[in-house]
Amino acid sequence: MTAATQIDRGSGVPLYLQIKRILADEIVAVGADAGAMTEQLLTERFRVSRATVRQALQELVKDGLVYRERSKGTFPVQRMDIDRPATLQVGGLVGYLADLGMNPSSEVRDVHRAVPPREVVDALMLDVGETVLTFHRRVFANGQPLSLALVRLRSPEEFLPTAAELEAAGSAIELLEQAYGVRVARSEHRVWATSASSEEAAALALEAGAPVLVLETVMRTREGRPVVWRRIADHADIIKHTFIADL
Amino acid sequence: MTAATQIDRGSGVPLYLQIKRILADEIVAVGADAGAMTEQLLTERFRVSRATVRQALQELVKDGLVYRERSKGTFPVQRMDIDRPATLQVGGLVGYLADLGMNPSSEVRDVHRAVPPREVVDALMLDVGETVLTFHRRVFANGQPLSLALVRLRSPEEFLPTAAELEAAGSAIELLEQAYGVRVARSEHRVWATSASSEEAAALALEAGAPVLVLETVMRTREGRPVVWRRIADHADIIKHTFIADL
DNA sequence: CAGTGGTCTAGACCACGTA
DNA sequence: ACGTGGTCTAGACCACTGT
Repeated sequence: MTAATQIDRGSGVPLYLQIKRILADEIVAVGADAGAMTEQLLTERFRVSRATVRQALQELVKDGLVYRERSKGTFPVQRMDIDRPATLQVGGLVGYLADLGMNPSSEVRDVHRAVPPREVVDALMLDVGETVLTFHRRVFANGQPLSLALVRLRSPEEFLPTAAELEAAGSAIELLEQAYGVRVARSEHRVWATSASSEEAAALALEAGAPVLVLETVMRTREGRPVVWRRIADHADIIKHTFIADL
Repeated sequence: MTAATQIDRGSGVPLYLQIKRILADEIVAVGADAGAMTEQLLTERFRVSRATVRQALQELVKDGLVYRERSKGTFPVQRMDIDRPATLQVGGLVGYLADLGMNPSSEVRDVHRAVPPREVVDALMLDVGETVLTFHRRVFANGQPLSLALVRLRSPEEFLPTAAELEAAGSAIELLEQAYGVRVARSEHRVWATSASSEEAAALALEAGAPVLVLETVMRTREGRPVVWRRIADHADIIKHTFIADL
């Protein structure tokens, strides 16, 4: 299968997306065709208006594939990593470990609905007495426990999946999205190191006081409504989280 | 001083930025004026073309202040945190601690140029034998050491500031930007917990084996060229890093 | 049906960097 | 002087949502 090099005006796909796709393919395949990306050339090549070309280029800038310089031109970004690593995928740990051939498994426990502690009530802006879906999840690789998560999920009172359903879904957010159409658009993470509590130590097969990484996350819909509070304790040295920040 | 409510066509400031500013102020001040943000109304209010209004709204979406829904409208994002916290500012730790009244100070040592280890050579895509500016920085709050950073900065061979200059600048990247116009546009972070090495323990006044947070960062220009490799070891429990991810 | 945002066109003037 | 991207205008048609 070969990549398209022309746009199809009857396909229903927006022209700027087709152009973006074509240019993105050319950038990753051919590499730096510096100077071949001017708005002038692209309007002639694709026979579209300049605004459409600009919209396509703007998308490429947003995706970090090109940068633009006034009076100079549009140039591909030089990168060593062609396909980006695990950019903190939500609930993607199991799949990530599977890619590494580490034979991962997941264990969900203590699924119930409850009124959470004050800290979580504030973070999720819950009403008084409102319950959230609560459960623990442990992730194992090659039989060794790596990660212990405590999840608090704002959801309708009747939302109470079984542990088996949660394990199968790989991510409680996926279940919630399928059931109610709730989509996470933004997440805020706080991360620090600490000593394992006795509970965490037991769950991760560590000695009490051993180093663990704690990652506390609040996920929000695009409306800004917080829907998930999550606290993860990770085995030191083994689990590493990756973030990418555009400034 | 009151916020502007009209645009000034002679100010030289792009109209869409003026509109963005006005709308952003109104959103944070008044809050949810849902339904007052349609493109139709805004074109009439500011007497600009629809494309200009769209550009302003697009900026607000990018900044996470509003979201747009086809056939429905443009709505402000609900948020509890009006002004965002320290979103992992580069080198912003000292200023952040100062805001908290923690009497921070910074100590820079071992400033020299050297060929770094293989790992850093790869990350910064250095030429064979190319040297980088190398130094350690410790940050203290109320006299207590909180953070130990090892910085490797790709720079011209003649770039060799003094420790005093680096301390005054608060950030080596600022110095590099002032000297050579190099700007960081993107950074990749990997974070994990580990046990303090003897060197780290000594620098942070911890016992060997105590938990520390390690944050390894590569910063790049918008061209994609990596310019800084940095490894930070942070005192557990005290230092917390915040990341925000838009999906 | 009217109103919304999404897409697209064909122009225009400008500031800025390079030659 | 010329080409670049940045900004702006005044139209157009569309898909979709709600009434």
